[in-house]
Amino acid sequence: MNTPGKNPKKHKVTSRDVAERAGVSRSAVSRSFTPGAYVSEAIRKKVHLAAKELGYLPNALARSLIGGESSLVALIIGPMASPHDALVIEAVTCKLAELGKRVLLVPVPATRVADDSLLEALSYQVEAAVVFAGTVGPQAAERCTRIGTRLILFGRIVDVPDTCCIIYDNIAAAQAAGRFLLRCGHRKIAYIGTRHNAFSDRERHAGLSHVLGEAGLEIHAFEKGDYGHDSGYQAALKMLGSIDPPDAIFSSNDGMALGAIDAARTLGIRVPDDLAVIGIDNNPMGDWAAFRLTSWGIPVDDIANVIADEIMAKTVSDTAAENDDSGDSTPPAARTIRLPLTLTVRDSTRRMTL
Amino acid sequence: MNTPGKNPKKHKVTSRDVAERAGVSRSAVSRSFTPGAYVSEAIRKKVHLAAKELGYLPNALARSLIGGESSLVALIIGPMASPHDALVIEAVTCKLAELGKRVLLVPVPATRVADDSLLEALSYQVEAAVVFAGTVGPQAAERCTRIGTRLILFGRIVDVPDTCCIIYDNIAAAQAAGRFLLRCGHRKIAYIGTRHNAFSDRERHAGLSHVLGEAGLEIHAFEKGDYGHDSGYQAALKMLGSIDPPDAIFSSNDGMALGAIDAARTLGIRVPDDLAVIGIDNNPMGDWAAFRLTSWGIPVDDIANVIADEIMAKTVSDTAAENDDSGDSTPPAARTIRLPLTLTVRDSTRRMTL
DNA sequence: ACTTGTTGTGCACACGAGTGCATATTACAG
DNA sequence: CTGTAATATGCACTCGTGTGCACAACAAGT
Repeated sequence: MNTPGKNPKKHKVTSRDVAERAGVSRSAVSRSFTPGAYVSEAIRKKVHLAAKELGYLPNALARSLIGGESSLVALIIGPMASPHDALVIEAVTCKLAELGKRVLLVPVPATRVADDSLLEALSYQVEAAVVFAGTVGPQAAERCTRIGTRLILFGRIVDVPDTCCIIYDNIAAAQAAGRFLLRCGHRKIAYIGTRHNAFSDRERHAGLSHVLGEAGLEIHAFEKGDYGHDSGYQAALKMLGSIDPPDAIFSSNDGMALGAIDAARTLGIRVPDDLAVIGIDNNPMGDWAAFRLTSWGIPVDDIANVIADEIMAKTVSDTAAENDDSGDSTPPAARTIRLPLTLTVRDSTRRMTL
Repeated sequence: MNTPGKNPKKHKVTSRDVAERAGVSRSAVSRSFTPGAYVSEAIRKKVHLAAKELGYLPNALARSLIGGESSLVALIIGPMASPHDALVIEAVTCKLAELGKRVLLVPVPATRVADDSLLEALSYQVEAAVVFAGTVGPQAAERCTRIGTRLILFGRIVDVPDTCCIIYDNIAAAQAAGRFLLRCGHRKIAYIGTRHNAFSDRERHAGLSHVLGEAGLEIHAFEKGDYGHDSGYQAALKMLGSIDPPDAIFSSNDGMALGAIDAARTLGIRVPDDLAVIGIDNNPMGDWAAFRLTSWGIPVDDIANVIADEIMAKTVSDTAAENDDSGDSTPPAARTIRLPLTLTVRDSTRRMTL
């Protein structure tokens, strides 16, 4: 109707188009879409009508250019994210969506160094970045701090100011798992860790080792996997096929624990009678009839909430810092949040012998 | 060194800062970071040095504002994405990263209507959107077309020009699955579908029904789930507990098929002797020792490649359309790509009786 | 030495939207 | 009817970057 001859094929409709159609200035259009702005109800209605007719959609990129608020949060994920990671990512994404944030998904390449991925995210002006995979160097982390982008590490540690590290309370969980297995009567307790030399993994290993040491024992066998089912399967096959097989396996995550159960199944070893298995994550799969895995974990929604709180806290401290310009009142130090894990006992461990 | 008194705390370093530091104009900086641009090697080096010292990172948002290329691709995902979807999303993300694209992850709310999520993505100037969950209305789809954003639907159909629908070859797979089960000697073949009335599901139901009809049979039992393990478990429990239980179950996806196997396990029903189970997706979990699920599927990398090809094809046709302005030479119609599935026979079905 | 040509650099505008400030418009009181 | 206040609107600048165009600098040719 407006320009009948010229078919508006590829032309993106901008606020200028809406202004023209509504017979007002571009400013009025902008104000009509800004909640607290100064516009008469009449114009606002006219503008909204015109916008609807033209199919106008504000350009979020341009908006964030001026306002400085991109509403973007980067999630740095690994190419081999475990099924549990997928659940956490999903939960975080939904939570952030509720809070009006958008998620930029950035994979870390096979090099397992997240620094480049992080910079890539930074170029998109993300307000925060959550690292689920790969290692991040101090200089890259510090860069985030300087720009004011909140950096959150999940399951790994970097000691840089204004960085938040969220990890499971690995030591406590590993110790408790060890004591639990000891109370069940096990003495030959094996551990399946990861070959990526991850921080969490070292803590879990140390925790288990410590508790066994108190009982005059040590870790009976030690294999490394890659968090996947198959690697747990292979590790357990190797252990169980040895001359002196373990009678309990503590696995660094559920995926490998399920693999261990499957390995026992393949070898005809009964779980939990001949072999106990404990995992970490409390993945839904552990509840399946085929496994009934005893596991330490925390609901993914709780994890998502903690992460989301940390992201939003950043925004708050940002505005707070704008309000009081009293220098560096509280230099936000590196903070470590340890998530407490609870034990869900199922059928992959036998009842405690009192 | 430049402004010693003023600590550059929150100040984001822009191309202007780099220009000042290197003693050149801002244009020179921009050109130094543009591959084909017209700069002397001397200046380029000076600029890159200054940029490195200052930690300059080009603002991708501002860049896409002028260039029109945001390099963003939206993935619209459901809150209850199946583990298989997670694998596909991961594969697509990695593939797109290789191709220089960034992924915006947008969840569809519980309403299961993806239109709003789609618009949200559109406001971020995404070059393409891939819908994995929820329904998308024709008007929202057409809107994508008008802006020039490629819309790709996975596992669902919308008949709008310039839209690409990628679906499994459900009918062929369901028919082949039916014939396979018949040849194995089964006559009481049940189907577990989904209660979301999904397009794929209807095709699978129809395909199975057709083949059984040819043999003078019909679907022995029909239950609906939500793609999750537990819903398959419940559905199978109900079927297997009935007066006339099925001797084979064809499930609309692997997750529910695994649930069915677990249900049989709980009831003490032997698989495959007393019950055959076939799934769709050929999820890695199906290969685990606990299940050994026979399943129809296609490698996730193949899926990712098809999706990525479709996205990149859009970019090509875009530039092509710029080259020849000969009107609407080839109006890109709605296209449907049917991915062929292949059967992986494992131990959840018995050997064919010749 | 003057012209012609080549190469590199900077000015100024563009993208799309938000917002301070000045002004046009209206309402109201005196 | 006039002066003042209050309210609504538009102009013009801003964000950070890419790029066409004009021009400067310099090399080479006659």
